[in-house]
Amino acid sequence: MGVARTNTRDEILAAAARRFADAGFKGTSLQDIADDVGCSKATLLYHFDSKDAILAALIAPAARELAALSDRIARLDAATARDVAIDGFADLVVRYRREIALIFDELMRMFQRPAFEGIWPHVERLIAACVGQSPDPDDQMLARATLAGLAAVVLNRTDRDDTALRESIVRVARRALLPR
Amino acid sequence: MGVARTNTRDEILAAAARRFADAGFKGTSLQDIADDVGCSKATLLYHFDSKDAILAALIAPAARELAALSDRIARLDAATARDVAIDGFADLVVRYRREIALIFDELMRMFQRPAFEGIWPHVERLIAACVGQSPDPDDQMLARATLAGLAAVVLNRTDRDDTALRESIVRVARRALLPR
DNA sequence: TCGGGCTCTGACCGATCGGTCAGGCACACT
DNA sequence: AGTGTGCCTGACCGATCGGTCAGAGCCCGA
Repeated sequence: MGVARTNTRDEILAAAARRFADAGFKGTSLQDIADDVGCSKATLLYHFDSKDAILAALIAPAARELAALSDRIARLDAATARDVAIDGFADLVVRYRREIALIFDELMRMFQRPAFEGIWPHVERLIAACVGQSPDPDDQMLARATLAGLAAVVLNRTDRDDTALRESIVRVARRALLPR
Repeated sequence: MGVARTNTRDEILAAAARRFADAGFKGTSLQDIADDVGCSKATLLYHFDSKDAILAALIAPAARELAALSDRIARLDAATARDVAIDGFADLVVRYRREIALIFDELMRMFQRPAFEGIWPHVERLIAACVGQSPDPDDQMLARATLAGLAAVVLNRTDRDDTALRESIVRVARRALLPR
């Protein structure tokens, strides 16, 4: 029928952003998005090559800005580059947290599976202990980020010597967490 | 037929661990595991209530130890608790990194989707800039962990004031990353 | 008025997956 | 020999999903 819909493409992206935020990428079917838009599933695939193409369009602005930041950094000396990297990182992370949430979504959903029931409180206790008794919200954020980051970093390690790896984690964690 | 298989249950868990490590939890079907064991899919569901139950059995030891660490910490004063928390965390993370990888698997797989093609090099450049030119491997680990952790932490924030959030991220990142 | 192209659609396809069920085999006990 | 029980299986089910396709309605330019 081709009803007068001026910018179906943008409506699809808006609906996809909503649905992905609610149920994640894998948890959202093309039919879900189509229902939100008020069109058929086939219409989505007329405007986009695939479900992945919708995702790509959604994160494209964030990816562009990240690339721009990366290029800017490449032309600076080490000291300046570090400052620009930190500022730019903070800026991107805050402005594009919806897009980043898309990436982390499946991770969060994993924790909600029955198999992981009841482990969150223990993790929280671990974090609280690392913060000590500081009321400073920055300390809170630092502790959460450090533990989460270290857990993620270890995955890419293929160290032969577990003891050495363990000790380096302790060193890094203490450096980040202990007051000076 | 019930062939003389003494410990099918353990064989299932071993096969599941292998498959999950290769293809992740979602990426592994019950049939995949059954093929590895050399039995039928129905046999898996005779020994375990569901696919989730297999996952639960796999992470049970890690969950138990985390709970034990959490309980131990709860009975200590703040200063000691922090030390024990860091040591215990490092120990758990190293010994159970396979189980942790299970949780992070879908996250890593997200980055391999075509939609994210080409963004890794930029992320790496960002990390490298944050490390500066230090050859210390601890600094490398710290930078990776800090950026990954901060990106994850921001997701649970619902701050009204984006500018303030941005500034606190910069403060925390600088505190963790800048040499003193 | 005619025709071509843009937009949109319902019907359909092939594949995957977790889970169920009735029944078969072998062994141990009586 | 008969019986029960633990272990295992093939066949099957219902549901989901991404993607394809032929065609229909509509607008616009010639």
